Amino acid sequence: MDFIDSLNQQQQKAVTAELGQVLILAGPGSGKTRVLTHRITYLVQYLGVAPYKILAVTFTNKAAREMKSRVEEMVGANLRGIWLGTFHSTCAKILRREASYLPFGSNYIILDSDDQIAIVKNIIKEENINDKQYRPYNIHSAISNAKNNLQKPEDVPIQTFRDKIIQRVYEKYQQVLLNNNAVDFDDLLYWTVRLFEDYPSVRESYARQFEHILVDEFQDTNLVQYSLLKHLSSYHGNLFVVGDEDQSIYRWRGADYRNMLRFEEDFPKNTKILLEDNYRSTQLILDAATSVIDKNENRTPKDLQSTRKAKGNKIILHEAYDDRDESVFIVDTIRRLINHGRNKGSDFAIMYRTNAQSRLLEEAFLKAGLEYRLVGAQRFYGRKEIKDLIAYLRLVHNPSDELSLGRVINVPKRGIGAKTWQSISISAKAANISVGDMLMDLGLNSRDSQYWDEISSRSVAKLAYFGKQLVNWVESKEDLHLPELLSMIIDETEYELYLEENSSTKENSIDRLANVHELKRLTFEYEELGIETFLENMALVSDQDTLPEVAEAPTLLTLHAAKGLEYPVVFIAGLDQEILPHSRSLFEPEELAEERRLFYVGLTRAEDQLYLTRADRRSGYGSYVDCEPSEFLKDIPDELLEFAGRPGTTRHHHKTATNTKWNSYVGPTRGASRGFRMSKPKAPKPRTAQLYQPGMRVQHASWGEGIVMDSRIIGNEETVDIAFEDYGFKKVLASIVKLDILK
DNA sequence: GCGTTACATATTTTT
DNA sequence: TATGTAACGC
Repeated sequence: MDFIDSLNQQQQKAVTAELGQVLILAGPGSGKTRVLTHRITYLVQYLGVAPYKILAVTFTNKAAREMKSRVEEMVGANLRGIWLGTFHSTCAKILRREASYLPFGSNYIILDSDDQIAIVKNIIKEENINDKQYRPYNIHSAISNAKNNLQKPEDVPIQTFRDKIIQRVYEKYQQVLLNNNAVDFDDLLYWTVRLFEDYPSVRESYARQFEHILVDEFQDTNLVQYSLLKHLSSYHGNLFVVGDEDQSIYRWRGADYRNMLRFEEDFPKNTKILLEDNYRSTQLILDAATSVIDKNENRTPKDLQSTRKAKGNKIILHEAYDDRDESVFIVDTIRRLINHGRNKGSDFAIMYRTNAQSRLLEEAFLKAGLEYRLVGAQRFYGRKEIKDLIAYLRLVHNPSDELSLGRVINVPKRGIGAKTWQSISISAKAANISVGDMLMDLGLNSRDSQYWDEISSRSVAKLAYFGKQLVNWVESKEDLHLPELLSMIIDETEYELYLEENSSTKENSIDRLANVHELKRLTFEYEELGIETFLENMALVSDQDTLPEVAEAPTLLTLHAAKGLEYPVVFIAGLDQEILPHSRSLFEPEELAEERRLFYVGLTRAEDQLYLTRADRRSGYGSYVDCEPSEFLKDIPDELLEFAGRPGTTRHHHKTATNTKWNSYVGPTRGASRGFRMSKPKAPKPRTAQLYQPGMRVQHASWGEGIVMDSRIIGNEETVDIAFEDYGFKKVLASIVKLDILK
């Protein structure tokens, strides 16, 4: 078994552990992904297990893809048939197959969180519930909690009036979803468990199939996921889970790290293996991380040992006047290190608690003329234009999808307003058909339609026109590939024109057009897979999943998104009370503990160098708010820290009297003399003449017309990003590709 | 049905 | 700041 030679003893023990229940407690950087991939390889290659008998669950789709390709590399064969994905995608697959047992069809749609909240909001309105007192967001999360605890509406324990409201809304909410052949994220898991519990024979068939089940990030499973695993492993009982209670950061989503304890109780014969060797960070970083996490209770203390020889550089702490300065400091430092040739752009990551913090950082990067890549933030799939177009595709895929129809029936504006919508909804209900079907009947038969006169609205003709379009798309979908279908819809609705006319600024409109082009480009990847797979992936694939690994550029991301990643140099920004820990976590010890874990996750992402930054004041809603240092900073021993001061100023004295350690940083420090310059960011490098500007229309001999999305000089070459109308996105060098600029 | 306006309000993380 | 929404007038 030479493929495990490169592993340490504990890792080898994990990979070759006996069948049955195995729990791997894996500290950060201890190579748990390697253990998982090697374990699968071990199963396939040495135990001869057929791939389709293996189910491996990861936290993101990206992790699943990577794992698959790594194992395939090791095995030297294709792993056709292996079930490798997230809990959600695995369940989605099962539900599509077994839809005949369920109260929805196999072509169900998956709602995103905006849709979910919107539905709750509607119900609250319809039911005349006070939306100030019962905020849609909160009610929704209560419903989500209920589902994560496997409660039906009638199972919701009623203690307060609020519970009653929740129950009522939950019930209605579920009706709306089922009426629309829709499920939400929680439903994917919830219905799968229901399926297994209500139909033992179905459970049996899956349990028999999955001889081996492996789970990554086990500490972030919730109750539904846990019972899912129990059901799925109920026949063979081979359950191999990997996790670290200290890295559990999804409590708010129902995750419960105590599943790790539960696992040991439920499977007393389990094998437990601890991985403590850390291959990632310097010992100094690990010491700091340990002293932070040790403050949490109810955990197994761990002794993280670095395999690296050098103890490592101290953690550099910087306090800025305000959040703008903080960003400038970070970008300046990065630029300095790159200029020194010490690091390349992709060595850096900047992590923060909330997405909103990325804005000032982005500005600082732009000013400095440095590239960066941003994970998440304004989600691509959450953008209005993307959601509109996906709603069109959903509608064509299933004309009875009323939620999607409602979304697009008047986008772009076609004179069908709320009144008309109400009117056709009522008629459809009376006729016992879906609104989409009625619409199409109007489209097909015009005045001869039996429904024509029924609809008491002046806009029947408009409805009929749209119905006709819909009929046409539905008929065409058989003959067209997905990209063609999408283009057809965009053309016939004049969607791009609508975007141009309805965007606040020119830039904004270019941005949104670029999104549309990006969506078009994406559909090309689904020419073969088809519309169904496309729609499912649109709902379940996260932004991290699709983030191109391009560019030698620093990465900006939230601490949550950083889980599982590592970088040579890590900045954690916003180490202020009410930011990290977040203000909403301060009253609940469990939540505060989770904030601490979040910080711990961030700290342990760093390989060589850590920077922590904070600011005395931050811009809130329009005005500045004073900030105090994060309480977590106190827990890092002085000797591991070095203070990067503000040249030319006296340090601000914090009023936090209890924070004695903190005050010990006051005064001149070595950090300050190390040449940190707080200079104003220089203007972007003067550029050699740039031929192309964003927004220009260009023509290429074979690719046809396109619009310039971006253009920049790299080295001496002008690189141009162009979205071609029919060929999607292309990156070209201006000097090589011949382009004509159209007026 | 739609555009304009004033006014309130403030979601942390993401499958 | 920035975003949504209720109300109004055309």
